[in-house]
Amino acid sequence: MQEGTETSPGYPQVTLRGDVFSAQCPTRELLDRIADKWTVLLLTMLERGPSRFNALKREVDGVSQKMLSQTLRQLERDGLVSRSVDASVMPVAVTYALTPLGGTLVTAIQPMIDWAERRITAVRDARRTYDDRQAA
Amino acid sequence: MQEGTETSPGYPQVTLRGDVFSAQCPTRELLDRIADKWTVLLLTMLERGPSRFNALKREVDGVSQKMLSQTLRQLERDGLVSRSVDASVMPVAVTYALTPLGGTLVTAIQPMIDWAERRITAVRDARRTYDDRQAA
DNA sequence: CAGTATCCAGAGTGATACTG
DNA sequence: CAGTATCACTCTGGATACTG
Repeated sequence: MQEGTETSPGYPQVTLRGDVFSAQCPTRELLDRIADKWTVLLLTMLERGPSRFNALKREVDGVSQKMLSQTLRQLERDGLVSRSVDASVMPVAVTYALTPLGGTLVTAIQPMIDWAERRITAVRDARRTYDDRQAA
Repeated sequence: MQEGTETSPGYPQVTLRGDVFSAQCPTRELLDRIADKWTVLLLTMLERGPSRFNALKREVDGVSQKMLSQTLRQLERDGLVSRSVDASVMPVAVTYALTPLGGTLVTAIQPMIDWAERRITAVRDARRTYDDRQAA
C-alpha cells in the first residue's frame, strides 16, 4: 500500500489506495480477479437486469457450469453480486443481481468492453500486417 | 457479429461492432486477451513512457520472463505496443512503447485500475462479512 | 541485456452423473 | 431449476537453464 488517508486502524475508509504493480498488495489480487474473462462478461450481463443461473448459462455463451458457479460465488463473496432465493415456489428460484458496489465496477469496465467491440477491426488489420511481415 | 455498417466485404471500417457474449465472435477473443492480468499491467506501465524488457520485468512485480515476452509479442502483433531495436549499441537495446491504438486502450482500462485501487476496502469488508456468515 | 527452450504443477474446460 | 462432484484433458503460467 502507498500513502493514504487511513482513518482508523484495520477499517480504513474509501480513500486508501493500493498499488497494483506490487505483487503483495491486496489491490493486485483484486485486479487479477476483476480482469478476468468470466467476471467481466457476467457483470456486464447482470447490468441488463437480475438473472437466473441457467439463464446466465445460456446468455454468456461458452461458460461451463463449473466456472459459472465458481465465478458467481466469488462475486457474491466480494459483494459485487447478490444472491436471493425464493423458496416459496417449486423448484426453488435463485436470482442473481448486481449490488450497488457491483454497479460501480460495471461502469468502470464498460469502456473496456466498448473498446473491444469498436477496435476489433483495427486489431485485426494490425495482426494481418504483423503476420505478413513474419512470413516474408 | 451484430448488425453494423460494414462498408466493404472483408475489410470493414471502424464502425462494425461485435458481440462479446458470443463465443464465436472475434470480439470475444479480443476481450479474453485484454481482460488479462499481465496485459492490463503492462499497458498501464507503458503509459508512463517507453521502457525496456528488463525494466518492465522489474517494474511489473511478479511477471515471469515467459509471460512478459509472450504478452509483449501479442501486444506487438495486435498493434498496441511497438518494439524498436537499437543495434548501434552493445548489447542490443530494445525499447517498447505504447502505440496510438494502445493508448486508446489504456484510457479504456484506466477506470478499472482506479476502481480496484479505490474499492479494495469495500471488497475486503464484504469478504469478511461473507466469511463470518459462512462460519456461523 | 534480451530473450528462447524445456519441464512441470495447477487452473480451467467439458462431459457426465447425481442431489434437493 | 440450481446446483455439487468427479474424471480426463488441455493449456496456461511459473521456475529453471541456456544463448547471442
